[in-house]
Amino acid sequence: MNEIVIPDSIRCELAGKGGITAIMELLPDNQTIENIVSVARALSDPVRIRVLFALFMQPMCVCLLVAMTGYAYSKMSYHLSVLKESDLVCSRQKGNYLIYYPTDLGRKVVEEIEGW
Amino acid sequence: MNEIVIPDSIRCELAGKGGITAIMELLPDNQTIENIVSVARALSDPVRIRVLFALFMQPMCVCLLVAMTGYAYSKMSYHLSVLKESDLVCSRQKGNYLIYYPTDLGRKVVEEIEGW
DNA sequence: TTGTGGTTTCAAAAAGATTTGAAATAACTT
DNA sequence: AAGTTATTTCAAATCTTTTTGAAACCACAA
Repeated sequence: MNEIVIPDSIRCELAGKGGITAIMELLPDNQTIENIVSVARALSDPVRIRVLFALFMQPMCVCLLVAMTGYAYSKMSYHLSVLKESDLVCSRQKGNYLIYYPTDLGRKVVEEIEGW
Repeated sequence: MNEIVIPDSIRCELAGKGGITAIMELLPDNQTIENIVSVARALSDPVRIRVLFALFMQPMCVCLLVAMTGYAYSKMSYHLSVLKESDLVCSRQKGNYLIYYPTDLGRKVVEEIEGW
């Protein structure tokens, strides 16, 4: 792989870093990449961003989220499941209600993405 | 909106924070949400995560990225355009080559998502 | 100016995500 | 047990993103 033609400046810099092989070895492993992608996917919808920020401020049952946003229950439930599968939120039962709240990761992520 | 039935604990906590209206007013505005979503979408594909991390370690021309990953040029080009549109990478021309490298935002994001 | 190599653009096909409303669950109340 | 309320699940329809290969574009060299 080192015999391809590229600009000298890059060939130099690359050599100083151990070549393309060294770069490839330093890339995150597949499991790490899948985790990042799963969280990023969960964040890539405005509905879910709003829900995540709202839960960050205040744990809520689904009916409150539904009242707040005007979305159908099934829609809200779908988006909550996406957030849950990527470990950004979790839920506890309170009588008849399911109360959703952010995980530690969810809180960390909310604080980070505010600065994007 | 305050006459819906929710668990007492939540009604209390919520009242202490100014009610649902106060929460809604503290949500990020639409522009901020669109920015977050755009960056998150760019991060929500394993190809682009690998490319972003590689460029973080070393600016590269497209041909090097293609050699490194084994993807077709058109595919790489598509993914680079997604990263570029969300302002995570940019490029400069070097003779015949286009050299891609992360923006400030791109570098910041790489450092953050390593911890996800 | 013609050719060559690096890169992007395009359109069609394939794959994946979201929305919808209806039906199913699950926990409580009577 | 039967009814009520909160929530999830399901399947179909719709919408968006990704992949593919071919063609176009652009900078440089002969």
